[in-house]
Amino acid sequence: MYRNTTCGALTLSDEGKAVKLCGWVQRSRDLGGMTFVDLRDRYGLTQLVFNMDTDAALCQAARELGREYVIQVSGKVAERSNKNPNLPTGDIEILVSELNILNPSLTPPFTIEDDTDGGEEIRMQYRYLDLRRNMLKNNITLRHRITKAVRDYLDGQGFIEIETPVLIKSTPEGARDFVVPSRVHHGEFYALPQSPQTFKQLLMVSGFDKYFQIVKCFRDEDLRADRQPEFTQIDCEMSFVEEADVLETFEGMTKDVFQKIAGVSLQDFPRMSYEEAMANYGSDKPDIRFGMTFVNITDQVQGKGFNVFDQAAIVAGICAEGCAEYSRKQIDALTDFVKRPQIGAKGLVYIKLNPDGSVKSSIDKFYTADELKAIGDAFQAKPGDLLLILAGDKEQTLNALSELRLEMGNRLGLRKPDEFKGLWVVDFPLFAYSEEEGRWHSRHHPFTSPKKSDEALIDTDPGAVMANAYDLVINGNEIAGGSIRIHDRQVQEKVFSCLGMSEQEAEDQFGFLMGAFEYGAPPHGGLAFGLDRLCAIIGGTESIRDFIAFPKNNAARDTMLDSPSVISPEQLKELGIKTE
RNA sequence: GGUCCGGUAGUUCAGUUGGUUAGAAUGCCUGCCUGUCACGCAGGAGGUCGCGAGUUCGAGUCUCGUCCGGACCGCCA
Repeated sequence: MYRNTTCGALTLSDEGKAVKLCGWVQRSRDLGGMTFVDLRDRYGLTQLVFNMDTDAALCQAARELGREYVIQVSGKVAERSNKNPNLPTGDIEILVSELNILNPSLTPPFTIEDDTDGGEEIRMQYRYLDLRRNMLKNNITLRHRITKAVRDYLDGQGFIEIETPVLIKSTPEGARDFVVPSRVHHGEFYALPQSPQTFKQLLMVSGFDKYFQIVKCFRDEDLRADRQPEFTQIDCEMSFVEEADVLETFEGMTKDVFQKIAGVSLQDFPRMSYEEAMANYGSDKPDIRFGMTFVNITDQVQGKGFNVFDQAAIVAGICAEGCAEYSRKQIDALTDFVKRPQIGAKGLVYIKLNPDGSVKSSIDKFYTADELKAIGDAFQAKPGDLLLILAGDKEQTLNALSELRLEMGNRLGLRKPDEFKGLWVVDFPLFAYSEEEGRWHSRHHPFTSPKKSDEALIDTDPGAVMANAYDLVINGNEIAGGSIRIHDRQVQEKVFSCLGMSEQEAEDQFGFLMGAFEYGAPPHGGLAFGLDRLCAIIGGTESIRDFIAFPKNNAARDTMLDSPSVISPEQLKELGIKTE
């Protein structure tokens, strides 16, 4: 037996017990006559004591232990004369009688401490060492608890988890596929699933009316802090449901997980149309922890001789409460912020409503004080408030204003990390037009059903068709998205046709699905959660990499494995990719 | 495909206007130390300044290229 307890378990009530412990040497303190060693495992830290008077040879052996040595000790639990209140096991220590080095360790390239001295790069390269640190250990444990809570909840609701294939077929719609060459069929390729979408719909046709799967998905697109080429979805589908049924089920699941894992009671999630979200927040995933909603003042300000406003498709702004005191420097910083190439606004107009009732703005030349105050009234602003106004092309201006709103939310501390607000964004348009490709795209995916009343518009006015689609947004992050699906062959054909697919292409790509619709497909719908993002939100971090044991870097590389890598000419030949 | 930031000791960083032998902290090694818990004290070792060109009497510092890492835009049905 290697051990009979762990480094997090022992307290004063165990005093006198003979114990065997295993773990890693966190640190040792050699005081000459005696040596202390902090022993670490997954469960905590326990202090070991060695004394020259008791056993000189053993104490000498303890002195020679290096950081991260794996050791086994036998000894007796004793009360400390000097207790450490910062440690759960701080009241006791182990009087060691036997020390066994199970495996020595090289000096690690960075310290295995909460406040490590290692940077991102070196820690990624030695991810197995970084995972020993409390932060990552706790994050990975949190992820386990979240998936456990999800499985328990869905199981309790009658869902069953079903695995679907990983080697599937490439399709032109959507993100780029990762492909896998076939050895048996030279020149042919499998694709890794971007999601199990079509399989879960087929499972509905099969009668598994409540399905879920915690499943890896793959998209060969560029990465971000919140995007990995392989990521995990909580993929869910239900039969005989309408939109409201799906929202209710998964709002329940989300609340349950937050309650169990974080002890947070979420309020009911409001439902906001896509149109409303765009008009008031300039985003389809607004952070509703704070207000500062947009006010459109286009009609009010045009025709007064200010060219920037007169020529703009939209003039809109936000009201930053109590910010009239902002200095020139602070306003300049905000102007620089919106003028960054990624945001691309041409400039920023401000109106200060001073506490004494006077008004100061960057457009004093064009507007009288009364006109400026009237603009303030449109914002329902009070003396002491600051109005920040952008003008220009509609889409870009709303987007820039959205970024500015979030920036002001950050600056004013309105995006509180311990506050969580869920929101359903609903009534998305079914299609979006791509100028670049000159064709319509599915905004969600091509299996999303149109609103019943809009079906006829698919042929005549695709842009006006509304979808039975919905996103779950928490604190400005898209956490889940889904839709009520098409279960009728004719409707599905119309959608494919609108997307520019010929009948033949549609049949080749998705004939299996449309065929299944003809054998009694039930009405169905569902959604998929981004598990990595959900973990990051509950864990209170921006980067999902902190919740993935072995993530890829932002160039899609694994720096520890050094993958992707070249493969041998023999392998290539066998796969029929290179013949010489 | 694009924009921005970074690369100097094992690690995290500093390095002035281009100018003598490139510094600090921490880690590591050695010695001393019997109640430490970021132990303390004394000493020591440790550098291809990412790589390659160029400018210059002289480059860690300036220019160009390149590689690597990070953030973002495009992209992500």
